[in-house]
Amino acid sequence: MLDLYKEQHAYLLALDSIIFGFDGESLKILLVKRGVEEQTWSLMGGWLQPRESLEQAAARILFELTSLTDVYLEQLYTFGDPDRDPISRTISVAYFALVNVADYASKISETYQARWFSLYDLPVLLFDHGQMVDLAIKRLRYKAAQHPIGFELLPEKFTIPQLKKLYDAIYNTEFDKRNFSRKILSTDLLIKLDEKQKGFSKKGAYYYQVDKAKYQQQTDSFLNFIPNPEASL
Amino acid sequence: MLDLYKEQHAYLLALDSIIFGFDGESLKILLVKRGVEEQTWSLMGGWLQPRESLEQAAARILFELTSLTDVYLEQLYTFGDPDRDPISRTISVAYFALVNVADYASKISETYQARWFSLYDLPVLLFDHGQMVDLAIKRLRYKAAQHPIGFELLPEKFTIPQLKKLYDAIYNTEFDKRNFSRKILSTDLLIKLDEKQKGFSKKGAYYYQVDKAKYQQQTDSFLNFIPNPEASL
DNA sequence: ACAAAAGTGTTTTTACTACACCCATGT
DNA sequence: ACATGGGTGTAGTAAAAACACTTTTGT
Repeated sequence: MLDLYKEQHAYLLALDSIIFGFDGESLKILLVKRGVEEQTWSLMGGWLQPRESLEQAAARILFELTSLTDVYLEQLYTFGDPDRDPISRTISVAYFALVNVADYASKISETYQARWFSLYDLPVLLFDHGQMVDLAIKRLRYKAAQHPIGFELLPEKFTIPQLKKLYDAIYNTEFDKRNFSRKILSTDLLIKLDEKQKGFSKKGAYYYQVDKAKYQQQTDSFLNFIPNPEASL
Repeated sequence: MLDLYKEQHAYLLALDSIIFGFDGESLKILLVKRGVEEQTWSLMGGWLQPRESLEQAAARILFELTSLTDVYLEQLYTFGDPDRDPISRTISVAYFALVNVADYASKISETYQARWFSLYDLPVLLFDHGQMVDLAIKRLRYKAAQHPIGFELLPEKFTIPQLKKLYDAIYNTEFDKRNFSRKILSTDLLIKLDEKQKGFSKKGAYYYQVDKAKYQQQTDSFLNFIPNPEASL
């Protein structure tokens, strides 16, 4: 190794994930009680292993807790204040994840004490995890506004009223159902099924599912998206 | 230190900055030839020191090259693929910076071989720095679309036509000057000065400056949507 | 028959786009 | 007096917001 590299300090590298879930009524975050401070709630986290990419590590750690794969995961921000972790200097790359609470429920690991918390009733969190959560909420709002990312939080089949409730929860507001459904359907990303939801309302709402191909395409093109500049300057 | 921490691997932590500048005509990126591979152009970068925050480190490294302080700096993304740096595994936190080329010119460090490159004529870059640049351009476009961030790239006093040229350069397009100035002025962030620019055009364009107080306020509220937590910490 | 939620259409308001002429000044 | 870039206004169009009634079905 070159000298240039040899003299440098090395740092512990952690990954912490803000795991969002939606239970049909409100937005939740999954927190755990872990090793260091058994008293304090914290984000699910773990250490980077030598041959992993950051994203692989975040996915692995999420899997350890939830046994879920193919979860929506996005890098949020990297936190590195010298004293953020009082035990040892650690750089933490925060990710946020969107999971479907129903999928999760069956698979939760018993190794961890984990619980869903409402966004509006969060406990005090370890280290700077509170900041991470605040930032994740902002990012989720930001992202969901431009992009139909919300599907990630719902089951495969869902109804428009369910989707509206999710968006209501994300933005802590109440959308007009007529405008909402017009807008969502205008993306042309939803496929209407013949089946109706039973049990919840008398009339029953039609189920929809995401057109995966189109959704994938939109996700990709979103990454290249150059906002029509005149429109949003 | 707790055992839990002791067994963990540690990693080298680098910071790399995409430094944008505007010379009145086109958008540029500042690149250097540095240590490891003297042949290859790369982003300006350096190592995290033990008592620095990430942002402090990025600012310090930027200062080493440009002698500029109070530069707009925003964390972009963290790159950590196991083989991104073939010499030794290194995690790199990328920042992007907006500097005013005129300020810079006088202060450039001779320690580095540095040169401004047009966005449309970039050389092959070291490691994954090309990816970092691509992402930075997207972020800049994205951000500038919603937010008058462009001011950061101009001198204190600037004219509307100058600002339009900057936005033309960012989006590689040509805005309609009537719509552009209406939109910019509607933000109510610009203060018109009595002075006119001389020498460039016959009529001369009025100088404007940013209303710092309002700009600060807007920046703060804008950060409710954008990944730049430092401001909200 | 009625309660509860689902579904749909129209009007108003607002924001964006496109476009053309006069102005001030240096040569 | 003319050439160069600076500055402004208006009409047409498209998107967003506001708003209320009818439909379905389980009880």
